[in-house]
Amino acid sequence: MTSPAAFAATAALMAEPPRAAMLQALLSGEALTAGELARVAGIGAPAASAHLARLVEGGLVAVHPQGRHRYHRLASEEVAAAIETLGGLAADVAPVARRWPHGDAFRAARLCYDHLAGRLGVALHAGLTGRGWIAPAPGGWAATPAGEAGLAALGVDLPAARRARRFACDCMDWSERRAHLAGGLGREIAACCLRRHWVARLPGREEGDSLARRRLALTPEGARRLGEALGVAA
Amino acid sequence: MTSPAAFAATAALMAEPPRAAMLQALLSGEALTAGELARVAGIGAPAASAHLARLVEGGLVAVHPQGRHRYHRLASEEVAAAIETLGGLAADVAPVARRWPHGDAFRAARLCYDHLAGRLGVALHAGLTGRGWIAPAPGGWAATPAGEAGLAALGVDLPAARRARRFACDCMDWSERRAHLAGGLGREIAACCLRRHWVARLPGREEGDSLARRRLALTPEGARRLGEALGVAA
DNA sequence: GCGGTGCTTCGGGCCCGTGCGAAGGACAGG
DNA sequence: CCTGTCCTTCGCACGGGCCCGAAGCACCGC
Repeated sequence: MTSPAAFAATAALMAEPPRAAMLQALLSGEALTAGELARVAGIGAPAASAHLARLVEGGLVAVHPQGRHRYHRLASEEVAAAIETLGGLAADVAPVARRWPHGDAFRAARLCYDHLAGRLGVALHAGLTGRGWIAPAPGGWAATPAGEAGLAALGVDLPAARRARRFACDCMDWSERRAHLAGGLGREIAACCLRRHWVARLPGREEGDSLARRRLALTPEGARRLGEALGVAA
Repeated sequence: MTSPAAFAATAALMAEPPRAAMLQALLSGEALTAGELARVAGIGAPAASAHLARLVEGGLVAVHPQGRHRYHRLASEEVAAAIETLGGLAADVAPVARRWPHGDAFRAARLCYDHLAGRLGVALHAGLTGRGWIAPAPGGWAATPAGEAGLAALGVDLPAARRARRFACDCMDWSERRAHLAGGLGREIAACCLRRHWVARLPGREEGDSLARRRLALTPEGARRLGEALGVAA
């Protein structure tokens, strides 16, 4: 926990509609250019540049210059978790009319930064813990021998997962009020599911819809494989 | 999830140091008067009144007038969870010098609004799920028959837990990066532990220390009982 | 090289929100 | 009642933050 001043400073970074729109767009896990983010936020390039500078300065966003583009991503999964949680709270307290129309499709399966969320993400978490594939460890979770074997058989890149700053930890799922899996393992499981077409990105309603790119759907093949391995129901 | 505008509006409620200090103080679960909160925030009564009005209007704080005092509490456990998560993020990104000096004692056991958090809260969550006392259910967790028996034997008031808006759901523990238990059950377990002196409130370093009242310690008796029943280690 | 594009920095105007002091209700106790 | 306390509303001034237009860099492709 921090001093009220530091807490307020971090909250202030999310407290302006343009910055909020940018952060929500970055929750898709994609790296977006300053120009794209300016368009998402509905402001001019100078204003967007200033906002992004503050987000980077505040440690919420990381920037990767590439030629004449500057790609921006969320700085960490902690940032993504905080945005998700705050978004869920805002959905609770906000008048109904101001809610996003994504509702149910969004609750079923979506990306949360770089890992799976929604009912699918929660079911995966329950399957991994219920079958003893992961076990409590300081600072999060560790893979058990059974888990290493099972995950490798699914095609999950465990060495890559281990290279992450954190192997596996929880992340609050705002729509289910339950934890789903984040960390290196969460990222590699999501990557594996996308690579093997067990989940597919849903085509988003275009333009200004900063959340559309996060929507996912479980494919029949994915339902079969994940159901067999981890008891995940469609 | 919500529109960027609603998201930003909620974040803005936390984005001023006085309001942040008030919210952090309310995270102890206590109901505080407007005057006490003004002192915590270090501002005058008029300013505090205006801030509290906005927090109430925004749905983050609930007010209970009693005589000439007005008692304020956090409006819900979702609010507490969002504050905790954001506080953890701020601790990550803030320069070390600005961190609160609570450190380790705070990580071992503390209150999060009305339920147990820290290593103790996470261990309880692991024990409840690991022994099959709670099982996944839509929107959170439900008690299994074994769990009902075990919890009743410990002295947890299950009927009271059921009367809550949500029986049991996860809440992110920022220090452990794992879920602990919130909802009616989380509240009643904490109440039971305090009532039976299995955990004790630690005397806080006084004054201006809005977090001190949240610190807890597991008593020897508590370590024995919770260890036997749920495998919670001291 | 030279234009075109992407992004940033500078300058200036504007609005919102904050803070205090003073005054005005509401409540408890003598 | 009338006093003291708690809290709120009002009025006003200050300051920080946001936004845009114009200009200045940096980089790619021809």
